[in-house]
Amino acid sequence: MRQRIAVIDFETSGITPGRDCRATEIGVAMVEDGRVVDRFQSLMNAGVWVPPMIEQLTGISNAMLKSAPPAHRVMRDAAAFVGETPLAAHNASFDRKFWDYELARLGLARRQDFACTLLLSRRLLPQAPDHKLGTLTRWAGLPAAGRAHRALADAEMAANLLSHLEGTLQRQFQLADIDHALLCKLQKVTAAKVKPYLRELQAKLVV
DNA sequence: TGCCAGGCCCTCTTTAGGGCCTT
Repeated sequence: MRQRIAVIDFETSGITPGRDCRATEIGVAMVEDGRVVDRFQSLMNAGVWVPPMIEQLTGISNAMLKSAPPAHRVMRDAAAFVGETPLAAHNASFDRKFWDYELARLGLARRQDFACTLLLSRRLLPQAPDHKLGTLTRWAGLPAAGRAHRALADAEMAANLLSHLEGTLQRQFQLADIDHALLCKLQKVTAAKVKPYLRELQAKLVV
């Protein structure tokens, strides 16, 4: 895919954004032509407490966040880095709500859609043992990008997965011009109907 | 008072329930 896509990943202090639950780290992997061509990463201090279970999961401690730059400054920089670039994430419904919440605190609003590598892999890689980002990375033989559950490493793994999914579409359905809009359309087609949909699309392009 | 996600997918479904996935 020649088009640039910004693949983002948040580490957070919990599941639902709000007063007590905020982003603690953001990673952005800018992918183009199947390669990561640019990166953004920063811890951010939003003044929230990270529970021990999440400290252990991510390796991001409360002590690390004390010296991190403030969340509003990091998010402003991240928003400038992404600009109008189309977005993607693994389980995008999760990252989208934190992206929207953190931007809203700055008086900013998202204008582009999110493609979701979880929804796409459920449709295009049904034979995978499960659809966790780490499992898919190992199963597809994609490069490990660093410590799992850190924002940039996970963003790069999701970027690699996105390129792998694109390759699957090209090989199995001879679709050459895959863009972000097609991915967003594809993830809305139900899993059961995605293959007939792609064959129909392929036939239209061949004729 | 106490508790607190939510969207997607599958099936022993659709007047529902449980598992997956993210931190």
